[in-house]
Amino acid sequence: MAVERGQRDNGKRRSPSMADVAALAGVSHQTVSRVLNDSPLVREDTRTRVNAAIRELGYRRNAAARLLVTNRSGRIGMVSAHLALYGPSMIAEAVQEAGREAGYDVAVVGVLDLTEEALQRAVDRLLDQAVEALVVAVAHRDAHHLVRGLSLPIPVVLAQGVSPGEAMAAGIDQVAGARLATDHLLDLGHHAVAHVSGPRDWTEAEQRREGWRQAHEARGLLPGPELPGDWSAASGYDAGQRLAKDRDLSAIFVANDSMALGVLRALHEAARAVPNDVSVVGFDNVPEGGYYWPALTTVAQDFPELGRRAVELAVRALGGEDRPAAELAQPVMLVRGSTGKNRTR
Amino acid sequence: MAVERGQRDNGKRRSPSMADVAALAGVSHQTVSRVLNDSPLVREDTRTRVNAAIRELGYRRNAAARLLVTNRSGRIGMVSAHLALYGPSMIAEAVQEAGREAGYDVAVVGVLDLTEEALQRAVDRLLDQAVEALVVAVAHRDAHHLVRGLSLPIPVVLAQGVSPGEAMAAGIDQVAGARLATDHLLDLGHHAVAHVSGPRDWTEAEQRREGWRQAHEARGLLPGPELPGDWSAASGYDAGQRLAKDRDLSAIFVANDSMALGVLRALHEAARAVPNDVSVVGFDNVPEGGYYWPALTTVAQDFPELGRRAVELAVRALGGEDRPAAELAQPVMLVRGSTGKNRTR
DNA sequence: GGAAACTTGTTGAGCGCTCACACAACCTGT
DNA sequence: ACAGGTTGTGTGAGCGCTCAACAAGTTTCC
Repeated sequence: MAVERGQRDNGKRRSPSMADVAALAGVSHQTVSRVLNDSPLVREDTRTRVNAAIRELGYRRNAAARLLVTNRSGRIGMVSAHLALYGPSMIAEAVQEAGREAGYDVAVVGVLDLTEEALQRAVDRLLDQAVEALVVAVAHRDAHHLVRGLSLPIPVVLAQGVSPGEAMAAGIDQVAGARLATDHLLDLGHHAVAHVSGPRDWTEAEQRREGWRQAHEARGLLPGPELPGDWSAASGYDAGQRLAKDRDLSAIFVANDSMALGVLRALHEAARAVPNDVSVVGFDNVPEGGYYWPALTTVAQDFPELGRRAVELAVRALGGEDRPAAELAQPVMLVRGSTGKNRTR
Repeated sequence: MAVERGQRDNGKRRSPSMADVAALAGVSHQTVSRVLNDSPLVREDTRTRVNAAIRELGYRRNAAARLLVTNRSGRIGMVSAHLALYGPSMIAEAVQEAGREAGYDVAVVGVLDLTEEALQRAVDRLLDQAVEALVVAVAHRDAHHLVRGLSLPIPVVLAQGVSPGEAMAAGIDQVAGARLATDHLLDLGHHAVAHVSGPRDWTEAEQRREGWRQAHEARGLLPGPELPGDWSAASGYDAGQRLAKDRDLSAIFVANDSMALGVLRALHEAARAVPNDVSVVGFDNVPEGGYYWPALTTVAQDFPELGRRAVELAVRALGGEDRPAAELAQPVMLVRGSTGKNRTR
């Protein structure tokens, strides 16, 4: 009965409107609106009657009409890149969850290549969805300038590859994380740590590299060799094969867990035992890391917290605050089987 | 200049409307609308003038107003569960990409628990976004009935855990994939294959289990032991530890790659060599699988194809076709180092 | 007992767009 | 020369909602 009315009606299968509900409940459309918006200015039995009518008709408020007049969509847009990678996908999910908790819908749009126009297209799609604020989680070096240069009419929060103290930016301290990892290895007596890095044009890769460099510098040590990767296990494997040839090498800090898996594999094939001959540390703490052989020592990031801070910044900016800032979240070390004392001599 | 106008104006910072563009171009709002909708009924120089005005004002069409009258959002909704897992996340991305290619926006909403109300909430959120069709990629056993029982006013396409011949459903033939994997092992001379399965309430887990069973039955063989897992590497590890104790066991089909990693690890710890003592096959073809030790033999699914078929079904239903159907996509075997001939005697 | 409150309701305008239609200008063909 | 296209443009209604303004009905207080 209820459903049928909305669907058939007089052959027009128009879905019921507020007027229909009002008619059925014997009130005006405005009263229905008040019930829907939880206004206190409605008598209890009127409210009950209206709610009954709503249920009977299977009425659902037309969001477009509401948006048209209120101009508030309750939606936050998110631009993301490389959603197939662990970090970015975790961030996307975290922001979505944090948004929901704060009462916002989060619409995610992924960009494939990081040209200015691709970014512009993604932003356009989100603006068409009337998002009230934007969270941009793109760690590419150029993304910062590109985004800041867009001069959008809504608040924009950066959520990846940000620097300490930056306004309208939430992030996890990558430099600190990399120092944690490198210090862990140096503390174990290794004299130099090699580094398998991420792509040079990713801010986060650059920051992890910087942390690795700083850790050596702070102790007056010279960093070990650096090999570039592309986040994939395959690139880690390639790097690992080359590093395996250096018999002096006893410690490697790899910029993410996938590449670390490749390194482990290459070392294994080269009969270099981990951790006895070589210690390896990854970054990310993927769920599988504990079951690599040996279990991977790594750096864990608090993505949910990052999501919450990003959304909080957006909400604060929406509330009129001028360019609010947040502190970077701190990663933590997770020591497992792939690291041990230096035994090279 | 252009941007400033839209932002400041006369203190109201209202964004420019069609009327503003029309006034500036010296035409009626309807002509602007025609230009925007690529109507051929506009003289070339008028069109140019209007476009110039649009650019100058930084005008952007209000999607809500348009939606309000057209009642067509150009948006497809997608309900997804367990987006942290490889398969589901690949499907989500594939549907999104296929949707974009077909000219639709895809809005994804994840559900955490698979209660009827959680599903209802997710669907409600999507309906509020005025989606024209729904793609439901939830492999839970009950999801089918739940979704079919919702009686929604828009087409609903199932995209996971579907059966051959089912209408409004796209999928990858899980039974066939599991038979492929099991047959591969039986062909190598193993007399029985053990199975580490996914959760019993996941349709796909059940289907992979069924394929494994069928492969044995077709040869008149008795299947090996079955141990339940939960898709995680940890559960695979537990199962692997138990399976390692059975010295007669020479082949294991694991329902996904993550669990297979855990199995490999457990076998390794128990000094059971892979593939010499035991062969292992996974399912999914995660990018890291080639770098496990040994490289994991697995079954690969064509997710982009699945996405395309799901969207195609939705579009066909939207075009008036009554409950269109599509064939299941076929997975393919990927033989790597973790499987070899039976050498138990 | 009546003005001043509060409570509950109604009415009407208008958000920015598209659609159906009216109309004007300009071509044909007879 | 005039009916009958074709082409380009304008007019007005209305999608479903919220917001402002206002009209009753009900209570309160001196």
